[in-house]
Amino acid sequence: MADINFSKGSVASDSQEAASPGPRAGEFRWDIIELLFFAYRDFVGDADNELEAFGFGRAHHRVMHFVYRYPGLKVADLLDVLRITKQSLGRVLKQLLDEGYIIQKTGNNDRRQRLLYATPKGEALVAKLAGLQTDRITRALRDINPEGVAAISEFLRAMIDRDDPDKVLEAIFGIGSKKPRE
Amino acid sequence: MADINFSKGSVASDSQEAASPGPRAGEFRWDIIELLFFAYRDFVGDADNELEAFGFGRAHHRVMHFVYRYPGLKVADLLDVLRITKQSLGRVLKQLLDEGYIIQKTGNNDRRQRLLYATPKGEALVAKLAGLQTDRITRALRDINPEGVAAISEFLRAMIDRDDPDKVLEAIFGIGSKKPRE
DNA sequence: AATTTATGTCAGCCATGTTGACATATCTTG
DNA sequence: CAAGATATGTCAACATGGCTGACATAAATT
Repeated sequence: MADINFSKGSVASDSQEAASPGPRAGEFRWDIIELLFFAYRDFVGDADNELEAFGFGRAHHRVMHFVYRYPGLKVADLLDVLRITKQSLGRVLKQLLDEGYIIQKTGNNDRRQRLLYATPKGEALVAKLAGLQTDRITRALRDINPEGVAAISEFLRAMIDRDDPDKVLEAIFGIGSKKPRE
Repeated sequence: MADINFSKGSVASDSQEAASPGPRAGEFRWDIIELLFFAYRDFVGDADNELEAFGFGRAHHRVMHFVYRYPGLKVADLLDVLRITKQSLGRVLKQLLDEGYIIQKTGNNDRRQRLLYATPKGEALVAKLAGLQTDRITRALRDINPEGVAAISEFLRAMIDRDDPDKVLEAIFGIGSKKPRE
């Protein structure tokens, strides 16, 4: 039979309860925690498979995606969004530039800036990957009514940290505030 | 001003439309795609911060989580769930065993098997991390009604590949089928 | 003119994934 | 029982994509 024991109803995590500042016994959202794990795993898996054919990895996808979606994004913005170091970004960005998926344009106001744009080649890649992911999402939403879809969107938004949002998040959340320095 | 150009309504990805087998112009779920990215980033970020204090990484968390949740999980099951190689698993599993977060018991029926169990120390770690993530989830669900929560759960389930589910997914989806060989 | 900012780059380290080869113990089967 | 299959562990090498630290350049700001 199953050698998995599911009887974890009343969690036995009383052992070191002293160091447990948050939740009381038993009310963990194991369901959502695990669903998020598997859903995200398969969601990004769609793109991962395709990317192999291009010799790219997830890092390239993330860069391409946001450059395509927010044309003219500055390098600094991209660093905020991806939350990686410029050295890490530099590595993949260089490849995408060299291979003609992205082009840089010098900023008009500030000529130190390198504004990033997807080339047609880059757009095609993003569209292909977004197509796969959209297919999965569309399938998953098929039997869910508009109120349900709204709840899903609301939930995902509420899962995101709102303190110190980057430019892309400001766009997504439509934050008009956030001192427009520059 | 904003140097992000949002005018991506009518996507200009017509360039290499020949190689676009999937979706027609314009109907990508950019909203959900990006919300999933940011939501998951911040969701796992909770755990990542805590893990540093233990000298562990995400890989350790994933192993601990599933071992705790499904006591007596076999190594082979874990490999199915995590979809990594046994060498990768071996590295983190060895540390967790050495440091007393997990113990192994020899299988009763099959003495080749190593059944995995979280020790109290391991349970405490999992509980701490799950507490953080549960807090975030609870916050995000706060203003959503039961129908909405059901839709969210349904959506996440539908995002997961159902072909060839591993033991944990069988548990989650309550699949009674799947020939119980062994 | 001096300083700060935006970007790029070199060098090396770490975590975590991969493949391939092989060892051991144990179960299953002819 | 002997042979083969299975479950696990381990060694070695390599790839990806994070990281830190140091430093260079050009352009903006003060």
